[in-house]
Amino acid sequence: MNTTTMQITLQTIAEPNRFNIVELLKKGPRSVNEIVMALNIGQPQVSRHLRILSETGIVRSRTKGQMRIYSLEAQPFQDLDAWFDSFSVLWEERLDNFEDYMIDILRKEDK
Amino acid sequence: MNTTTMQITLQTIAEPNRFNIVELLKKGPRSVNEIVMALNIGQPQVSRHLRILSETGIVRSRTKGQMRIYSLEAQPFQDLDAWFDSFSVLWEERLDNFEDYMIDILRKEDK
DNA sequence: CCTTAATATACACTTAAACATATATACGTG
DNA sequence: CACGTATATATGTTTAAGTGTATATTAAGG
Repeated sequence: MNTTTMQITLQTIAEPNRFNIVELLKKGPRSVNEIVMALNIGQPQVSRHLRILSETGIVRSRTKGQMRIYSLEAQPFQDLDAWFDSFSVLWEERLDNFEDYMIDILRKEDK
Repeated sequence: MNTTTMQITLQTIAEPNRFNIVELLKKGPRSVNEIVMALNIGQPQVSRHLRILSETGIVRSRTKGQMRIYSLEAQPFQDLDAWFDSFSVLWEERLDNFEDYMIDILRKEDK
């Protein structure tokens, strides 16, 4: 759950096509061909994106005959889920952060 | 909460320096100079990243004299938090997705 | 084995985006 | 209004990453 790993995960799934692959795989495992047909890019591109997703541990693949079935791994999403949870202070806190900041600035100016 | 907007938010905060800015601002509002000193990049770069963060609605700025104080907006993070919550099926579900998929495949082969 | 289907890799090309540097703007203060 | 501080913008350059096309690999079936 270190931030470097999370940052890499973030960068990886931020790419539009990989984002779409992730959204598709959320519904369940899919073969490469199924992914190709769902997206609007070529097969080599899909394979390449799957490799990147695989190398960062976001997906895994299992072999079923001549097909490879890709599915999402839980861990990276669990980490990101936890990270985004930590931002809940933004909408849960009553007091205005900006005011806090101003008070702090003024205090420093005083001395 | 449409996925296109979220995708843009994702892409925006995935960039390493902007990721760092976001992590810093999570602690509270900061002036541009404070951000420059916290990060290891030049002032023009910080201003540029802040502009991008601003244009995508991730931060807002308020003017305090000659300084501009940047702070995080809640909405984009709320959206992403909700999105990542939706992945909890990955670690909450008992049954193995792969097995499901296989059963489905076999069913199709039957007919 | 030979062929086909499914998937992966190699490579040249293009482009988006970050960076460094220089310069502009805006505001406060004497 | 002149000067310093804080921040923003403009521009040329570099580089990372996606794309398209061609080709390689792997497995199944006759």
